[in-house]
Amino acid sequence: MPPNIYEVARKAGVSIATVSRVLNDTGPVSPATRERVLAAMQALGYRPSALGRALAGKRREAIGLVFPDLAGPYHAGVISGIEDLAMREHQALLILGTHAREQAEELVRELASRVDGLVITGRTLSDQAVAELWQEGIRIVLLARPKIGEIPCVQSENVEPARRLAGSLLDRGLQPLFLGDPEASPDVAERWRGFLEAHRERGRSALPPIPTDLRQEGGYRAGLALLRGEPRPRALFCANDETALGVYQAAAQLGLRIPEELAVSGWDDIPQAAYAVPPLTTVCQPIFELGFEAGRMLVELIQGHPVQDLCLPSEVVWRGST
Amino acid sequence: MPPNIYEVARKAGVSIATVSRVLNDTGPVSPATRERVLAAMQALGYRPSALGRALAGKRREAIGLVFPDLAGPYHAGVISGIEDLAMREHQALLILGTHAREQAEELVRELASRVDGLVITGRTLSDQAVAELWQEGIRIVLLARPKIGEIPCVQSENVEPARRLAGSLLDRGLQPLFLGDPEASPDVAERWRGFLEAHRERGRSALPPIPTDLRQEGGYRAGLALLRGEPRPRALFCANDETALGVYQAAAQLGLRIPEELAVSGWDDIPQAAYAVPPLTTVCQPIFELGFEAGRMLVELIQGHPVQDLCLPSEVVWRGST
DNA sequence: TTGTATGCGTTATCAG
DNA sequence: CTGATAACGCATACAA
Repeated sequence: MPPNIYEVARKAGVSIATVSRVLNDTGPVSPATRERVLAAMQALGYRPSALGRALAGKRREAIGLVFPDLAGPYHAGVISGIEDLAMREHQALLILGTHAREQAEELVRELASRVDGLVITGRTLSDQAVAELWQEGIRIVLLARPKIGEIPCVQSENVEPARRLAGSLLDRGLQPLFLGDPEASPDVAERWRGFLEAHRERGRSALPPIPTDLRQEGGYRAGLALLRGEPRPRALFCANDETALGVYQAAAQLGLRIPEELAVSGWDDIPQAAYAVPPLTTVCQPIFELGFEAGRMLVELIQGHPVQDLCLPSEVVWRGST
Repeated sequence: MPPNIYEVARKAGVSIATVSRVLNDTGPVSPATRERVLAAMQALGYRPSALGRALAGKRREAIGLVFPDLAGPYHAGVISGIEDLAMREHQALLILGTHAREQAEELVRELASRVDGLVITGRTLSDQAVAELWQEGIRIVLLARPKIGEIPCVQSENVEPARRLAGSLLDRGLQPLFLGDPEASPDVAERWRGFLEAHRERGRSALPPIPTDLRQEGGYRAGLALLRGEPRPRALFCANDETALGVYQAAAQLGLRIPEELAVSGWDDIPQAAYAVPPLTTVCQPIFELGFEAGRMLVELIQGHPVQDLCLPSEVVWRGST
């Protein structure tokens, strides 16, 4: 139904080659014919087919984003960032949640066939599977996961801020408990590492981590159990803000005051963090930029430019909860 | 680089037509040759190209989602829902944020050329632009926006729950103030309508709405201004939960107790709502299902099946904030 | 039951 | 400067 390149060519009295030339500004075209072609395109409301173009050239003009799942403010922020970049670069954005499915690799391959490159995040595919895709020539940028071979990656600081935050709590005479599962994501694993380092530097030993999922309910449940136990912890170092806000709820239910009776810290600095009562001490991570930069790096890669790994700065934001 | 249908055909000693037949299960193939073709595909790791397939047939096997912007838990939830359905139906999912850009219509057309159909939400394109796309044969499902011509739509209840919620506040002797901009989205407009109806039914007049954006900061700012003024409102009916949580923050800062000195209600029932202190009275809207059902309806439409408009139930969830 | 040939909408490589 | 024409990877009438 929509007009194709032949109709434009016919209307302008030229060949499709010429139309293609003015369209992509490739090769010489006399001003006069260029004008006629442009007019014909305008008149017909011609829009080149992304499919035909992709099939002929090798550019799909689309990028893919692979997530473990799409819930929560963190993912939403990253999607926002990469979507922004995609629009600026005139790339379509395809997204896929693997949801710990068995077919994950199959789905990612399917996605890969539709795009010029992939941004792959945290716990989605195994390192081996990712390396395999890369070997096959699929352009990939890793987001918030450790380097695999030569594959470029972008992440934000985890170890150092965690070390500082935990260290600061220790120096105040508190014995923080780590709420989060280092196995859950590479990010959490690094935060746990920084947490450990802070202890080691001070010749102290850390308590084992309390595995929770990264949602508010996980923090709530774990918080309730811990705060009811003996000895009652005086400080909780949560793997992300949602967990910390769950702890807030548990503390409120038990009548414990923050920060007087319980210090709490989170991670991410989601919008809620600043508005919580009391405002949550957390680590501000540039979530939007993470997505944006991963996208930018991927586009560079696709264009054949050299790219460098990127580690965006995160910083501790001290607020009323500690 | 990846093997194509010709290589499979050659390896199996058949024609591409036969390969295509076993691939799509169209037309008769002898068990023996089918077996050989399958083996060849297996051996080569053949994956049909989505592009070639789309260009030849008319199916893109992809659907598009058009949002005003992608921030916040509401959008994230809807995306989750439609992503889930897309995976089940083996459809790729493309997403686009219009961000009130001028080029919006252009971008949507571009997106449309890559997919079999579009889910278009709230304030993205003008009704006229949407109607135009529909006329051109593009399959569309409207999400959270009023009906346009014959275009199928899915939304959740707004007027009735708003009427009940506001009515209940009125019956307790409170004079609620509406926090939100009816112009901001069709949903908010309907909530405002229900709010008005509750007043009319009781022969009372409503105070004019206080326009705020739908983020927490908007609620915080507006809340601060209102709660400092005279006479100080005793009840705030917020257009969504984020706004309400912003009000929480303003109230905390001013030392006002909820619900004793200020009743607050939200909308959406985002995860935070139940865990806020005190738990937020709100209207539970099936956000995930909204996305899921819109996707399902779109797939039905694409397959040529008849579809019916859908209005999902929302219900008031009374909690501690009122 | 299987193969041939054509079309889908572009880009790109040649000749003119 | 311009025009044929061959890919690109697949589906599908039409023949055999």
